[in-house]
Amino acid sequence: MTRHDQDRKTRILQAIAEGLRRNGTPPTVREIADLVGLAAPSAVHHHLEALEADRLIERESGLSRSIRITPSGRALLGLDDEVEVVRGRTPLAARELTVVGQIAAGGPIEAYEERSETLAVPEFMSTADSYLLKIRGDSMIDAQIADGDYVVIKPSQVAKNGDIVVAQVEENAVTLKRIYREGGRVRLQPANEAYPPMFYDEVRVQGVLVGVMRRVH
Amino acid sequence: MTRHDQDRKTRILQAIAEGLRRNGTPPTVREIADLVGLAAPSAVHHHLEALEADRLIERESGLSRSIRITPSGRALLGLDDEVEVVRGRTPLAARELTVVGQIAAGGPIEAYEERSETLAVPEFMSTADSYLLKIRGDSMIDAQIADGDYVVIKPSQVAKNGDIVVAQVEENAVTLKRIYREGGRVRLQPANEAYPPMFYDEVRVQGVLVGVMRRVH
DNA sequence: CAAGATTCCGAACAGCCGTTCTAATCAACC
DNA sequence: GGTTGATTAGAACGGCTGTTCGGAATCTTG
Repeated sequence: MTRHDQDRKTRILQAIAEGLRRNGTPPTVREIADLVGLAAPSAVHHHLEALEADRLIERESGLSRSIRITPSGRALLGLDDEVEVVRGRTPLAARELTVVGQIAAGGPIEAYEERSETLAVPEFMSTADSYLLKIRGDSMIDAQIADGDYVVIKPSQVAKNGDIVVAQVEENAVTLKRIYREGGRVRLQPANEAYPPMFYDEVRVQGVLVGVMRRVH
Repeated sequence: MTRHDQDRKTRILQAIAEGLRRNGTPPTVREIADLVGLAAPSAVHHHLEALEADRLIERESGLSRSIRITPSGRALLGLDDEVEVVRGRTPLAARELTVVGQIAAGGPIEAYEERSETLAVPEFMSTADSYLLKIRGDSMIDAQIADGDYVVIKPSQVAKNGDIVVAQVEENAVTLKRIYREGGRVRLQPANEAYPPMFYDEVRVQGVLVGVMRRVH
C-alpha cells in the first residue's frame, strides 16, 4: 500500500464524515467523488472497498447511502471530540464503550453476546479498553449494584482481595462477584444474604469493576 | 385533517425514526411503505408532503434518503435522545454537566456550592439541562445510592409519588429523598431503616433523579 | 343516499445510485 | 526503457428512488 493511497483513503473517510455532518445522511459514491476531487465513481468505489476491508466503514451492498463509519474509523479521524468543536466547548471527557452482553449477578448463567450497542462513558470512571456489561439479577444489591445497571469493566487478569470482578467459572459462564483467596481455593462472594458464596479451585479473572451507571426511569 | 390521516402520519414519522435508528440512514419512500404497510410509494409521498408542511420533517427534493426529522418532529415522538445515541452518528452521546455541589443524603445539611467541576455524562441518562450532585451519607443506601456517588438530576417542579427528588425543605437546605404525598402533607422517605421519614407541610421539588454514576476505586 | 373530499393503488418515467469492466495514466523498480 | 502494480477515468448496466398522474377505494358530510 503506497503512501498516496493512504492519504486518499483518509481523505475519503473525512468526506464521508463531512457529508454525514452536513446533510445528516451519508453521501453517495458520486458525491464523495466531488468532495475529494475524483471524476469517476469507480475510483471512489475502489477506495470504499479498501476502507471496508480495513473495517473503517460498513456498507450494505447495492443500497444507496448506506455507508456507516465504524468506531475504528471514527477513532482514526479523531472526531470523537467533534461535539466540542461544534458547540465550542471544552473537550468531553468521555469515550464510547461497547456493551458486550448481559451478566447474571445471580448465578453463572450467561456469557457474552453478539451485540454492538455502545454507550458513552465518562472518562473519570473508565479506561480506553474498558467494556460494559448490563447487570441481571440482584445478587450484588448490597454493593449498590442493581438489576439493569451498567457496570464498567476494566480488563485485567489480576485482582485484589475483595475486588468485584468478572470471573469465568466455566466454559461460557461468567459472573460478577467479590473475589477472595482463601487457602488453596477461591471464594466468589455475592453481596446479597440470600445467595451463598461459591468456591472454586480455580477461576479466571477477566476484569475488575471500575464503575457503575444507572438510568432511573 | 381527519383522524385517520393523523394516525398514519405519526406512524410514518415513527417509521422514519425507526429506519434511522436501525440502519443509520433515513429510509426510502418505498421502505417507509413497507414499514407502515402501504403498497404504493405515492401514498407515502403524499404523507411526506403533509409532514413537511407541518415542519416535522425536511427533505431535499429528488434526493434519495434525504429525509430529516426536525426538532419538532423529534419532540412529537418523544425521542429527543434515543435516535442519536443508538445510531452512533453523533460522535459521542454525552454531554458535559456541572457538579453543583454535594448533597447530604443523611439530613438536610448542605446546599449548593460555588464550584465549576464538570463531568461528561452519557446522553442516555441525562437531558441537556440536567446537573450533578455528589452524594454524602448513606440514607439512600437501600435505593443503591451510596456515599460518593454522583447523581444526575433533571430539573423539575413536579414529581410522581415515590420518585427520588431533590427537595428544598428550608432556606438553603436541600436533600435527596423519596417523596410521597399523604393527606395534606409531604413525606420525605430515606431509603435506610436507620433514618426516620420526615414530614413537611410544604416542600419545593427542585429536580428528580434520572441517573446514578459511581466510580469504584 | 348522493356528493365531495380524502386516501390509496398501480403504473410509469426520468434521474440517481452502486457496481462492473476496460482502458488509460502514473509511480516505482530493475 | 520496459515491466509491474496501483490509481483513475470512462462508459455502461441494472436496479433503486423520488415524483407524477389517473383512477379506484374509502371516508365524511349533508
